[in-house]
Amino acid sequence: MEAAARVIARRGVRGLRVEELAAEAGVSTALIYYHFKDRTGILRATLEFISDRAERYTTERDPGAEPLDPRSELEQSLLLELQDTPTVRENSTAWGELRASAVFDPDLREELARATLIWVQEVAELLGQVRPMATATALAAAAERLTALLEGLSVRWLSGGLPLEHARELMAGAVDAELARLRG
Amino acid sequence: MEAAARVIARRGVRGLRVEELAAEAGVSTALIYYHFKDRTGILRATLEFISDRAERYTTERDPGAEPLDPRSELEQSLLLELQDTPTVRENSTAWGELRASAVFDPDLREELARATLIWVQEVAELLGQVRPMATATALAAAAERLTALLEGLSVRWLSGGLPLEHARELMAGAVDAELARLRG
DNA sequence: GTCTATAACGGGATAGAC
DNA sequence: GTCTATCCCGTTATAGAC
Repeated sequence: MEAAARVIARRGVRGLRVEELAAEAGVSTALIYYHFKDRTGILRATLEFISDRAERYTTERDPGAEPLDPRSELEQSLLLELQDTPTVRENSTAWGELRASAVFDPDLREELARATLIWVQEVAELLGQVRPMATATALAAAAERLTALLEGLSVRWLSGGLPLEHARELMAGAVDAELARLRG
Repeated sequence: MEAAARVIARRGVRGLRVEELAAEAGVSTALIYYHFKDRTGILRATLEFISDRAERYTTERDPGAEPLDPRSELEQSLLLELQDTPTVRENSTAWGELRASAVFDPDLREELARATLIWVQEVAELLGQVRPMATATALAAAAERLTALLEGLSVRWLSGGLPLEHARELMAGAVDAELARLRG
């Protein structure tokens, strides 16, 4: 699965060659088919893998650090996805690709919806800790907007049209705007 | 170009078969290559085409209607892209595909950046008509967020994870939030 | 479970006539 | 400018041995 994430991040879902994946993983193509049945099977499994991995690195705080206030934790959690480190870039690229592929491949939609829901709920949860008085509906809407915006900014960054630092500023600004809106 | 937009919207950039495009346009594959050189040439031209077409349908108001106030015009212009009509769906799908492809195909980036800039400036302009006192920087940032959010919502809609009506509500809510923020 | 080898096919691109 | 015909390569997927 790590090899799959790497190859998709490097070539895209469109450019994924089972042979290249096999080489990256150090096995034969036949073995890939043995385990995943077909190309779509690979994609589905990869989607699950990166979704789990993203959840881990946005949730886990390293044990030495002092705990953050809710507001910073929210901002951190979103800005973590806009970083130029191998893992994050890999995850963002692959996520964007799988999202885009789902437009034409219904087989990916269920898994994608599941992963998206988890993410939105996690963000709504964090928003609720900053604005305890807000209604669940308002929190959910804000979370949907923030995560959708993050996806939008992410593709722009990865497609070379938006410098990372600027993307981060825009994201932080949106958090401001949404929190102000939730204050009433 | 109309045929290209249709085929990309139906199959995606990855699913675009030159033969299918030729059939859709009612010509031979050789003729496509004669005019566009290669596959990438087709994509570049299509990107320009849908960007022009989108600009037309978001800008032109039909002559019979009375003029809208700035606020409604802004909202309209953004919500026009979240509609389930053949042309809009075609444009949104193709736009998303080309954006996603640009992550791995540098040949598309220049054209994409150009088209994005025009769009962002148009939205910033509309925002400026609602909030004449806002700085150019603040208007630009809000426009970038709103357009990036629209792209994000659009893919979620097209990939089946977000009902159109809900996407429209979220978009309208973001316009609210940004305008409130620009008020100070 | 894992490999080598290969079948089978799709589709990008071009030659050359008109 | 436009066509028909075709080359040829890359890719998915499987057969069958170990």
